[in-house]
Amino acid sequence: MKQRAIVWFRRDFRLADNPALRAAVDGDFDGIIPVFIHAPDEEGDWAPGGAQRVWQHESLAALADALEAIGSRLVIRRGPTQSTLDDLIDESGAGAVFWNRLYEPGLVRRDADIESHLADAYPELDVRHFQADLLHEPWTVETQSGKPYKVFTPFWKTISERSIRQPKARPSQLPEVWSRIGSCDLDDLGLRPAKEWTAKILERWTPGEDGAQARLETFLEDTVDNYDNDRDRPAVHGTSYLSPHLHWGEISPFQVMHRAEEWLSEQSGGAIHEHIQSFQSEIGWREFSRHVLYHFPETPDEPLDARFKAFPWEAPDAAFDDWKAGMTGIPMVDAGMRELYATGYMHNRLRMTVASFLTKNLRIAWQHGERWFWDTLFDADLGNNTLGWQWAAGCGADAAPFFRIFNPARQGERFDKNGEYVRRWVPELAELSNKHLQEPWNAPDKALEAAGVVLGKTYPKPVVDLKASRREALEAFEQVKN
DNA sequence: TTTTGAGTTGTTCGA
DNA sequence: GTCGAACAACTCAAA
Repeated sequence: MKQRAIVWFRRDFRLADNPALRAAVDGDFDGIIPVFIHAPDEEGDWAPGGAQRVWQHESLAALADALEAIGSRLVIRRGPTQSTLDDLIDESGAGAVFWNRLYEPGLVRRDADIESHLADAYPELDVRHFQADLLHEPWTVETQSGKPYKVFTPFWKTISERSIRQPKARPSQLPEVWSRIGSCDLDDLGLRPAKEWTAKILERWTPGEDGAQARLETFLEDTVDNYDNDRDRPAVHGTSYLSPHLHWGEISPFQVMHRAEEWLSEQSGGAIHEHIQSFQSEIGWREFSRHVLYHFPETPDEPLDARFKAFPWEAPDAAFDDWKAGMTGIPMVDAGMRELYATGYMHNRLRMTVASFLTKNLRIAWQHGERWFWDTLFDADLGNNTLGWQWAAGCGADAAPFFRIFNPARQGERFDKNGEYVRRWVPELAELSNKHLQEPWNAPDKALEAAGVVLGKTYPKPVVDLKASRREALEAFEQVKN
């Protein structure tokens, strides 16, 4: 007798290149039940933050639409996951449960518990899970001495030499879901707060599988040919903007890598090859972040370099609030922080700049910044966020040497030459000339007056002296060096 | 086991 | 204005 299969969607909100779904389709079941189970508390301290949830809502809605378009239906339930799966199995008489693997420490534990529970409770059940979110799973990559990699370059070199599978076909039709299998309403999950900024945030983005595919095509057609240069310029749309799509699994790294290769093979000319390679290595960083997180599961909370546990951090104070609000009086920092709060996104160049400023100039522990990013970024991702903050603080894998302290004004001069980005997000300085825009505290009174700027009134004075705080950070690092 | 080369993204200073 | 060196050693990964 044919049986039904449950496909448990978790963070793989796509129909194409979805191995769990593909296995159900190929398995000749007479029913396939796609289900999403809402159980954020099972992710512990690192349940999706506010901005992530907005995206999650939209992405689930897109997935539900896509399933309906091919004859199926997304079943939405509330957790706990274990009992919910039990209920679904009992209600449907399912003989199989399939899902795609994830690699965050909390989810690895949770999924292992579920798997062993299902094996105990339903000995006949066909339980399978698949590789879908990573090109190379963390336990398949190790150094010659059998240890996890801590340096990106050799890690990427090793996995780049391996082949990756072809993306799996998108099902063109799915069996109808038995009407007796009930679902709750997506709106009842409370993922999308009824706030004005939700709509504003979503202006620039199209969550969902179709949006992800379109984004990749736009990037390849319009942007990648100057990726190496433009990706560092925050005023320019020089990056792929794929991060939230990848985070929610609306597109897989297999699809991205193959499409990039395919696109490259259609081009002529030499330089484009370099740009594509740079782009692909960013996918490599995504792999690396999960590799490090999997092998060092404490790193969202603890520095990988244990010496930094003794670092003399300052307690988060009023300056921390200024940082969050984009009111530090340092134009580049404020521009980045305001972009983040207004749009749920921040250009990578600014992520580094504001992280360096928080950890080195304000000397506030990276965990505080990490938590703020977690709640405000659309694309907040435990692996990337952890790696990024520890890198900036100098305590993580492949971390910047501690003396590499960004000067936000220099960053502005280098990467926002015309001040376009700063003027966009810090309009109260818009009338200042480029010469003074990045360091208004050094501008002559005359220039400030002409631009209508009154420091301390229309725009804050700097919360910290860049030069002195840089020196103090270097001294503080001396203390933990050995 | 020992050695060797190298390590995402910077800034400042002085010639 | 441009350029190279100094900034500090340490750890990683492979030979």
